[in-house]
Amino acid sequence: MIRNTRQRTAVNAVFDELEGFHSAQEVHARMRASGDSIGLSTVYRAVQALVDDGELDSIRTDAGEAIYRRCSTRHHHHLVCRSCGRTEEVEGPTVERWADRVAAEHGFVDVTHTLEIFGTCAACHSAGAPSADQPG
Amino acid sequence: MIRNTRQRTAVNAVFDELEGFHSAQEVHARMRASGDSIGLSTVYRAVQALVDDGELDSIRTDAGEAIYRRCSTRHHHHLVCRSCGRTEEVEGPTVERWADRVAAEHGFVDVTHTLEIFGTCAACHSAGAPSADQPG
DNA sequence: CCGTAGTCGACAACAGTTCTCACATGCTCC
DNA sequence: GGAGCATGTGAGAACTGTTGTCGACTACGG
Repeated sequence: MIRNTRQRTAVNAVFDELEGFHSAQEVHARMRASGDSIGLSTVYRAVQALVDDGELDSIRTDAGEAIYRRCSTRHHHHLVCRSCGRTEEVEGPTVERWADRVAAEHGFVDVTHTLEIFGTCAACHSAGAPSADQPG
Repeated sequence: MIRNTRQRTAVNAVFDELEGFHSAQEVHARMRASGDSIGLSTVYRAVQALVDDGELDSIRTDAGEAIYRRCSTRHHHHLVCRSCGRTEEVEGPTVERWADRVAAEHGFVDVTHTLEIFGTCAACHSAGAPSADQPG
């Protein structure tokens, strides 16, 4: 059974008023700062539960930190600027279909996928270094 | 000055004979197992140097571990069975084009992407658990 | 062969995350 | 509205991947 606790509600509420991606630690610090008493472990648990429920969307930063954001129930992917970290949501029925088809061709079922696109956004490109490494 | 040491050469060589993504720890273990004497720190340093040189491509796993692969290998994606771990390599010009296009539409340059497909392979599906969660 | 500065490697330190476990509390049943 | 109890909480320890430290080592130019 899953209980509806003060802490869980509070973490959920934090993401209501926050835009963009935020780490568990950041959420914890923010809650503490605003007078909410909550443990770090609890924040991690709550956040993971929300991800499991599909309420939050999570990705990993380049530094290995997990960051979360309220996500529309709609499936989408991220276009991340590797310089400033700016993130755009993108949707691609094309990709969804492709992934499902390819998986089906190999006999896979219960298929899901993760896709992240990394690049340098226009602002960073015109502002900053003229070139970047071209991995992959 | 950058020296050409036995260790650096060895790490580089490991990626010559390895396909796909591999973690620094894995490389270290593999080298040790094959009789190479090398420190973990050195592997990390070597791998990062190779990434800086554009010889290796690095991404983060969902678990927060950094994994690396030789850049020159043909770009492809993985279809992973979440039950037995079996991995198939798949290619998709469709996806490549889609990713590039979407990124371009948002003004992003120097675009790369990561894509993993997860599912239950035919063998595991017929043999085992009837259902699985449907994350993200 | 020498000098030296870049490198190595064992280990410590660090950050993010997960685990532990005694205690607290939401839910269900009455 | 309670009693009972499974589930949640939270402080801190433990764990994992990664980076820093620092004395010893060694590749490389001369």
